[in-house]
Amino acid sequence: MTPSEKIVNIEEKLNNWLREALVRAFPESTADADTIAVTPATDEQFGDYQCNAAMGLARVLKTNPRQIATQWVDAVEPADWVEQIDVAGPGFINIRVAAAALADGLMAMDEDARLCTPETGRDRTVILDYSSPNVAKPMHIGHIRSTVIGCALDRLHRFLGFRVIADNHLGDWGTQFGLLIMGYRHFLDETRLREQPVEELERLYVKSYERSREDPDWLDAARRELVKLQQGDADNRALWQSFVDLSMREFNRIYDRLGVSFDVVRGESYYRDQLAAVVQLLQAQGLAEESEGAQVVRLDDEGIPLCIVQKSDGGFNYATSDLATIKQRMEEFDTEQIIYVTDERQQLHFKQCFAIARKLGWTAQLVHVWFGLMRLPEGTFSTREGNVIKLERLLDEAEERALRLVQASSPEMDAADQRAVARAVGIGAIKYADLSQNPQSMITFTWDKALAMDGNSAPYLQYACARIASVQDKYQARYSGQDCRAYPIELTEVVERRLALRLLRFPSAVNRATALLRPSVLADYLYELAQTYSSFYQNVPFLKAPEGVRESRIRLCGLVARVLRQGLDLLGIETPGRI
RNA sequence: GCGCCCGUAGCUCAGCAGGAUAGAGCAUCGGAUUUCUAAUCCGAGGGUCGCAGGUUCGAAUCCUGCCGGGCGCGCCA
Repeated sequence: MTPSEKIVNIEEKLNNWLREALVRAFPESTADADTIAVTPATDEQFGDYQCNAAMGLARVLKTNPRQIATQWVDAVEPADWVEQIDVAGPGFINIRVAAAALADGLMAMDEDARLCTPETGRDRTVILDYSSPNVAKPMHIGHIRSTVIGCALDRLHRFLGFRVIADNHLGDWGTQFGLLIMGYRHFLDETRLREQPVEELERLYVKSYERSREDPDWLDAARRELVKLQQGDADNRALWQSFVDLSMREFNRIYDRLGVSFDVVRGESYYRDQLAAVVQLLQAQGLAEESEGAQVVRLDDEGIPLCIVQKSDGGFNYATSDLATIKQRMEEFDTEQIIYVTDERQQLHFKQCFAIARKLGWTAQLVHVWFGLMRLPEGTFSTREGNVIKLERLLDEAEERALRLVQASSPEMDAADQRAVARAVGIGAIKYADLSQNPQSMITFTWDKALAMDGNSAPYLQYACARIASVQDKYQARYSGQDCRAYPIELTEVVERRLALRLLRFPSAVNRATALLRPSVLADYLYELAQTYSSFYQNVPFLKAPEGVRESRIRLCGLVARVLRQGLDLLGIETPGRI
């Protein structure tokens, strides 16, 4: 057991305390303990925490909620760590915790490497399938959401102790390669290939595709090339491999800049020899049947359309590939959960896959985390209209904007440091813009929003950290040799109390973000913490405060910095030491 | 036609395992820097939470219908 698990946080302590009192006051109540829980007060004038369970109980016990709350409160064990408890309105129970108890909680956090966050995922395996770009297509701004959200979910799970296998399931196999090979053989511009390989591959594909629409012979030729590739023809395989290699080189350059890495990079091609077996399995189980020459699985009982698992020409498709992937992952990694992060257009596809997996008796919990499409103010972007914004250009622009800011505000910093800060700030801004938003809404891309560097943004959080680092330096310089941890944390100002309550909520923010698979929950939390801190910073003196108060406040600053850094790290955002 | 999602301040969005007077950012207006980094802080204005019903002591949140928008729906992935 790690130290962090011995610590019962204040909310838990309050929950247990209230549950005991409820049993005493209403032995006949059979309310399950989980429904009796405190939440942070909606308004600090009411207290620190509130419990709304009395109103719910009133329905069950058929009594006046206000009376239940009163009897309940009367039954609590007197506790020195609770400063005040009272009933308000229709039956809200408001609780104010003693400042000393909050301070104790903070000091426990301060001594714990994990900031009192329990490892709830220990001994559990989860596979995260995210990013998954298509070979021979440049990554554009639409690809950033899967990558950034997936990366944050990855980090959150790891922090909670899960064994995470991040798998980049590349789109590296499929009918498009026949056309691409034809395009490559007939239209290749070697100079372009050298300079912008993936862009050139995309151009070749588009050109070949256009040709195929007016020229049936071309289409036939492309099909033949595809069959040759699938049968292992040496030339075509070598060509295909070079497409994959060129694409990976470019993807990796972007992943490096984003600080994203994978445990496994297995494209669809990895499973190509397992597809026939999947169809055979489905047939053997009586799940697949012939329809119009294709093999299909009917899903009427699930209320969703049937799913084709083998085309009438004998080829396999996406669903079959994903089923093979699930099987392989369950067998190889003994995973209890697989999480897919893709855009909303794949909802039906995954519903079908998951339903078939269930019918096969596969036990892994399959979850699709989907997000809304990204679009431009003038509408959806498309290669045809040429309004696609390449991901690399977005990253460049972000770093340039951030560099201008850094140069303006820290002219004394040397150029290399300025660039390093600009990288962290620019990339952080882009990631945060995505992570702080409910994934399910459609995003309208605008440069100003994606690259916002003030207000609710990563740079705001990074800036708060940088100020704290500066305060800590000045403290060290003025009081060298003094350890502020020798002094207790004491909360006197209103804003300090507010700060304390926020800090103590870190573990639950992390847990909730992970359980709901929504990094935005953590982003919101961090922003609120930073706001409270900024207000504290602006309105309360630290270095000029008298001894004791000074140290307490420096400790608070240090704890805020640790929480912000840890939280941002879980979102995949760096925090430079200085800005 | 069927299915999934979205509709909250001028703009972009939080809030939606029901709770007290609906919150941020941007923009606008007004203040704060001899003092810990002004990428900041303090304050003001700004709302029929798409519309109409229903459930409930209580609905932005749950249910039904409608309107508007996005996406998907047998051989692409």
